[in-house]
Order: sequence, then C-alpha cells, then structure tokens
Amino acid sequence: MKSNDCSNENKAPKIPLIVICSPTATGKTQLALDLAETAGGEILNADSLQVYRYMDIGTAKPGLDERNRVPHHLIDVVDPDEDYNAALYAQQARSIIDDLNRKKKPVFVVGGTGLYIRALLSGIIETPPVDENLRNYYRSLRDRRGREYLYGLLQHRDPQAALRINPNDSVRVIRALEVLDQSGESIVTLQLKHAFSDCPYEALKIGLSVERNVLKERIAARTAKMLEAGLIDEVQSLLARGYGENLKPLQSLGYKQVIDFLRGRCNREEAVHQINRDTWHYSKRQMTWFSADKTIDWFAPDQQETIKNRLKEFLSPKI
RNA sequence: GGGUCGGUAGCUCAGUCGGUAGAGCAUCGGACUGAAAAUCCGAGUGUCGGCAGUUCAAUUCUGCCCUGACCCA
Repeated sequence: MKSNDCSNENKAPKIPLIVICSPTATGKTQLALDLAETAGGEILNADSLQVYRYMDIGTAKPGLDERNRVPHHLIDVVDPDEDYNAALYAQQARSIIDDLNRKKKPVFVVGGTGLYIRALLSGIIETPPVDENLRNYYRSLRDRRGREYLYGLLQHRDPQAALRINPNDSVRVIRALEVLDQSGESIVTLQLKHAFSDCPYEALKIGLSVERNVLKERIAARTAKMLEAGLIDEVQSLLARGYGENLKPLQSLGYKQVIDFLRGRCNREEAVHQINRDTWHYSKRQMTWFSADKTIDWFAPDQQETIKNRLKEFLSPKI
C-alpha cells in the first residue's frame, strides 16, 4: 500500500543520488562530510529547519569551516517569517540536483526530515500554492467552533478524505479542505493519482543506527553543547530581530523551550529537560518513519569502511 | 512525647459509601502527499506502605507498626 512506484519500468536513465537519513544526533553531518569530500561531491540539505537563516545553533547547522570543506545547498535560503514547505523544498532540491548532475558532481542528500526526502525522491501532489488567508480562515474556524465542527465540514464536503483522516488531526483536516477549495478536487483523488510515482532518481540510502540509550546520551550531550554555544543568545537575537515567538520555525525543538524559559514560563533546568525529552520523542518519530522505508541500508556509525565500499560500488558504474 | 494530613503505576495524583483500581506525564508501538523539529492515533503497567483483626470478601473499616510533611510541647 506504500506504493512507492520507483521501479525501473520507464527507461529514462535515473540520476544517482546518495541519501543519508536517520534520526537526529546519529552522526549524519560528519559522515556526509567525509563521504562527500572523498567523492568530490556536494551536500544537499534535507532538514526542514536548516533552511532558515539565523537559526544555526539550535538546528545544528554545519558551520562555515564545514561548508568550506564541502559545498552545501539549501541552507539559509529563507527568513524565519517566510513560508517554506515540502513541495517548495522538492522543487528547489531537484533543480540543484540537475545542476550538479550536469557538472558530474555526486550529490549527498543529508537530513532527517522524512517528508522532504520523500517529496524529493518520489514527488508530491501538485496543488496551487498554500493560500495563507484560506488556511487562517480554517484555523480560526477550528479555534472558534472546535475540531469536531471542522471535521464535520470535511465529512460533508469530502467524505472520501474524511475517511482517511483522524477527526482530531486538524492539520490534515484543514489541508484537505484547502485542497478541495483551491483545486476543486479531493486530496485523496490527487494522492491516488500521484502515488509517489514521480521518481527520477536512483538513490543509495544510508541510515545510521545508534542504540537507543546511546542515542539518548548523545541527545543530552548535544543539548548541553547547544546551550554552551549560545542557544539562548541566538533565540534572544531572533526575537530582537522582530521574529515573533509564534512563527512556525520558532515552535521547533530547542527554540520553543528556550522561549518558554525566556518568557518565564519555566526555569532553565526544566527547559533543558523538555528539550531532551522532546528531541527524544522526535527521534523516535523519525525511527518510525525511516524504518518503514525498506530501501534504506542501515549501518552502525563505526562502519565507515563498509559504508565507503558500498558507496564506491554504487558510484563506480555511473561516473 | 502528643496531634494533623499523607504513603495507590517509573513520576504527580484521583478513586473505591467493602466485590483487588484510574488520569496526566514518562515508556512502548503506529500513521504521515504543500505546517513535518509539525500534527495525530493506539497499547502496557500495579503484592493500592507492613502485619494482624472484623467480614463470604478488605486497597477501602479497626488496631498496631514502619515512613514523610507540618503543628504543639
């Protein structure tokens, strides 16, 4: 039912791509840097928050030295108050890949945002761009009359979509209503038609798996390092630039909790605890997402040599 | 030494007018097609502080003990 129809039926030659995807704090950045450097490739970010400017520490964005070692793409491409999403990402990423492929540069897609990677590799339904007014209208409808009301609306207008969406999941309920309003078609129709079959790439997917309690420790160490590196100052300067705390990217891991701390809604210790806990929850969601993808090859972080051989084997016939 | 209120799931606590219990959080599993570091769904868990008494039946009532907080000496 996952119908990832990316088999090789059509004969158009596929562009090779290396994808490094795994939960946070498993060592993707370092691995990508090593591999890309030796292969003479470039890195294409697949992290939904590293695209934002001024959000460096909390997103564990590669630093300047790392970006000097290997060229990086789709980092720092929008301001925190600009819209960004999976479709936009896929579109931009594909054009960068075309470019690099023309120059015969191996591309290393690196990041933990499963949806972005899927949208890049297999496409995403085509709909008109998100209409913020429309979205806000449905949001306020939800706030005023409740999720049940909104879901009732969907049941009435698009029963097919209502069947596939949980009544409480108002994010998806709203999206379905938007699509219906904007395109006149049910989101389900578009999804069934699309079926993730827009696959111009042949990807080698590499995942790094770290034992759970080790990962928990790495997450805690990472949080501590971020605070030491000045996460609180970074958040303060974002707020000072006039970016409101309700902006989507500021609702993310690390940022949200530091804002709570700065606003006096919790103390520092609680904020740290919540960052660690929420990051752990996030990494578990990532594990659920990535382990459903049976085409990922999993390695332990210390299997550098094995990974390099696998990569060599993947690249050799193509370049 | 006396008194008051507590001791129930890993944590915070609710509850049983006597028929062996439940929420939130944590934990575990899952979903995910233009918000995805978002959003949502599902599932455990217990010698109800200990011992004894009353009772067909006690976590619930009684007694003693242990233990925590506070108050009075």
